[in-house]
Amino acid sequence: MAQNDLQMDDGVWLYCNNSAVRRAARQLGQLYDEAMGKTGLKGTQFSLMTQIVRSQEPTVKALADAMVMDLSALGHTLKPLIRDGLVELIPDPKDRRAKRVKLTPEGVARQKEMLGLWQEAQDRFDKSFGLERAQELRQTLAFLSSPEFAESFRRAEENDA
Amino acid sequence: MAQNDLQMDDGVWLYCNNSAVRRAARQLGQLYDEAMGKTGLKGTQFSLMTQIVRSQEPTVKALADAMVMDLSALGHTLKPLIRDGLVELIPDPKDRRAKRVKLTPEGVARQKEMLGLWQEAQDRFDKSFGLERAQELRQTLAFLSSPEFAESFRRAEENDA
DNA sequence: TGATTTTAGTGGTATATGCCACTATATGTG
DNA sequence: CACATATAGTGGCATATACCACTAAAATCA
Repeated sequence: MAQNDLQMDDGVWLYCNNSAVRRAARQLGQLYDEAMGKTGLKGTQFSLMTQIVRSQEPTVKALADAMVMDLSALGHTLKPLIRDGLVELIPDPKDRRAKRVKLTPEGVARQKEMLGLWQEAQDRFDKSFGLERAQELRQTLAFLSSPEFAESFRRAEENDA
Repeated sequence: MAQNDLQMDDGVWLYCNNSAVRRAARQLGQLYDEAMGKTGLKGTQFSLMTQIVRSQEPTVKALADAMVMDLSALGHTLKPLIRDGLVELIPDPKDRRAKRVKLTPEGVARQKEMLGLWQEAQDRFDKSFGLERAQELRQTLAFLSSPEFAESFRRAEENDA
């Protein structure tokens, strides 16, 4: 019976993995943005800047791969940050097609400033959700984000019956 | 040591729950959109239309709540579907502020058409990820999407130390 | 080396999504 | 009933994100 109810009691259709992830993403987005609030930057921007810091001056392409994001989507997403002087693109001398993404000093400062706020949000998440469960969840989500999973999904036979 | 590595081996920063969910959402979005491809509609639109079908002519507000989506965001998201004649808004006679969301006959047809494609994607997901794991995951994500979790997150004390 | 193919970015266009300001309508209060 | 407040939607603006077409530059191959 449990597998049959495509409709849940509260009337929300919970059966689609894609939809479920997006709903959760919307909620977390609001929660984390709230936590970042005063800084004028969004949670997504913090994550992006943090990934930039951790990668050693990645190319736009490498950064897009790390973020599991479309190359051109990343380009668009970077624009506001570049406009506001937090990020800069530096042509790679070895490969003149490529550009390296880097935080400006201002960007570094802002990222550090946000780190504390992020940590608070993270702590509240762990407290509400459970630390171990959170670690497990992130691992699961990382798997869903991996090229291996995408590969596996695309290869999967549709031989239902 | 495990708690200390904010940077993973492959250089992707995996510590942020928010970022992890979004990465997964991007990947699943691509996978499900791919599956919907030929229909000209996105996975998000399918999910939205399906939720509309399952709710009994919900108001825009009720639908927004079900989708864990901002009211105005939902309004924007509905526009292309209304423009293309798949969805219509019908003023509620009892409460003249409210509007009821409904699929047009064309919308119903398209939703049914997509249902098969969605099921294939769903099956491939289950096969790649594991059926039980998938059910568990959806439950977890539903919890993260719940007002209870949001409440709990917002209330959580930031007394780290 | 010259032609072909692949890779990196950019710009256009479209959907997804949020916040804020504003309008209309309903609700509650004195 | 008149006024204050709360609720439902809309429209503007901004970011998030994708696909496609196009340019430039590197890599491959004949």
